[in-house]
Amino acid sequence: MYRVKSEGEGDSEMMLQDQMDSPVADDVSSGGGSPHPHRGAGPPLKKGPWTSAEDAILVDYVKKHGEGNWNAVQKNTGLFRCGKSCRLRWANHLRPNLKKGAFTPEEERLIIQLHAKMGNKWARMAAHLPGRTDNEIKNYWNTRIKRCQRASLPIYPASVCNQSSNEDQQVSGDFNGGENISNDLLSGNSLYLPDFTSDNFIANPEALSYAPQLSAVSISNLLGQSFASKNCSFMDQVDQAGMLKQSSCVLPALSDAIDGVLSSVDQFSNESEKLKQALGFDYLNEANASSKSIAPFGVALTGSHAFLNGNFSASRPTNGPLKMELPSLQDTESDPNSWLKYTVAPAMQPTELVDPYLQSPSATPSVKSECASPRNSGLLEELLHEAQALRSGKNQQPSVRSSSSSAGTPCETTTVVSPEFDMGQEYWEEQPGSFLSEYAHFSGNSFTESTPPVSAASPDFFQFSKISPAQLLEAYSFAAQSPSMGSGEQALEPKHESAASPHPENLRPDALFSGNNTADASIFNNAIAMLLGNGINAEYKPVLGDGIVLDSSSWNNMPHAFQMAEFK
DNA sequence: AACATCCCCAACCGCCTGAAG
DNA sequence: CCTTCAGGCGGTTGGGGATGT
Repeated sequence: MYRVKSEGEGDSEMMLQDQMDSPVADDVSSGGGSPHPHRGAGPPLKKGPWTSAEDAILVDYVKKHGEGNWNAVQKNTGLFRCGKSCRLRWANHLRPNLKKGAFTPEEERLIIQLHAKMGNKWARMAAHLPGRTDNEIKNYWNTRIKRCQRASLPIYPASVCNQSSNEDQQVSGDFNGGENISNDLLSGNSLYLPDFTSDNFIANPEALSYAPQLSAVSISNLLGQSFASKNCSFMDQVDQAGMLKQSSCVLPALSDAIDGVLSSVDQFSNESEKLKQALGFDYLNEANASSKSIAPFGVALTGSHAFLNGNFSASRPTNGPLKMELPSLQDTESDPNSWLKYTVAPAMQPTELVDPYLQSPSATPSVKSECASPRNSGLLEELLHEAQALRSGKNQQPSVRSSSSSAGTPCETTTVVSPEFDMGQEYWEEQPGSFLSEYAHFSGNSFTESTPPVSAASPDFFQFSKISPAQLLEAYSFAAQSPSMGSGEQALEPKHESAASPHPENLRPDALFSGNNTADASIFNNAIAMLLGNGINAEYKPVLGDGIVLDSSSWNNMPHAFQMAEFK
């Protein structure tokens, strides 16, 4: 950050005169390039850490002139800092009533809750934390993410989930005309859709009966999100975020209600084996031979990025568990750039909801219960405590990935991990040195963060009136034919004997468009843009059942207009 | 003690948005 | 309507302290 340390830095005795006489202490950084976009020619601006003298100047200036007009600071004070830098310094360090020091457990909890609702909306989160800056919160969260990753901890502790869940329940109550919803359904402990698998999603009306009980916020978050999200609230924190950002265009959902689209898609995926191989599902099938349905990693990722990855079939409810993936419990009202994630539990499991990324690897309820985390401790400590439980539980019942009571799902963001997904996940985790081995449990999230819950919306959730099968095919073929990602044929028929391809990561759908090859992401973005018929961020209007066209504002109101019971 | 690695966080960067001309 | 500017936001960087070997 500080390419050249400024002279006198850190020296509180540094005199203003020093600065004035040699304002370009940071000659390298400030000299090269444009110091600031808003500045034209002029004396190079200083960069790097602020000195106490500079702080004093800035504070004095603000006292006299108030905040704002930051570019005038330099003119009026001779401070060789750009207005932007001044503003940041003031906002983050100099302004009064700033709280310094570590976050309190309460603050930590609030941050987590807020993040669950807002995603990476640091400024908005900071508004809820008096005295704290967005930068602080952001740094805290990034640190937390890393810690959780290392410890294989859920990002959202159970306590937060439960609380959010309760809040959500209230909304849901309103959503349901004031009728309270069972805690069993909405609590972080047990929000699940019993016996609700993709296989029986349609066939089992009872399963659908649960749908309306999903909280309004959950649904709204599921649906009321912008489809152009560059805010991968969580996964931006991990290394693969880059590829997600590349794929800034996301689809909220794919409805196989558009039979034409899906049938067209099936022309790819129905060459199923080929495609699955291409998308890296093959080995997952092998790993999970006992599973009747193919729920490869990609299916676990279903939703959104499944589509992004070209795995259109993933949106089909008939293959693998239906999953509604939503990133964080983003604020539907104001945060259109996020996604909640939902997954429907497979019938064979108690169908607890587990978010593959919200929830750390594996744990059994029993184990968890034995390791109740201390609620009075800080959240990180709590998480650490949970980590121990999770790890011990993993050894005992590696195949069971049920969410524990603390099954860290931010309430409405709960996700059910299918056994199939587990298999896939475990596969990744077993790959030494594999990127996914470490982040396997995040991977699902990683995409859902930036991509919409396609499969979640499964069958009759949406219709993309603007997407024709031809467009879909075109988009797919466009991406598939990208030179950077290899020919379409290669994509469909990965050469396993190749030294480069055999690795699962190379076969993963998302790998085709991102991660190792950032150029692919843009290509796919283009494809998506093409598919949408507009720019990547172009608004498109999904159509609900009766031809109700949803504009962007409509999405935000989805929870009220959206009755899952109607999706049958 | 020396070195390597990890981690925190202040600051920068690029992008976006809204206001003003 | 277009351009410019200022402010704001989120992501990233990298210095330096802490910790581990």
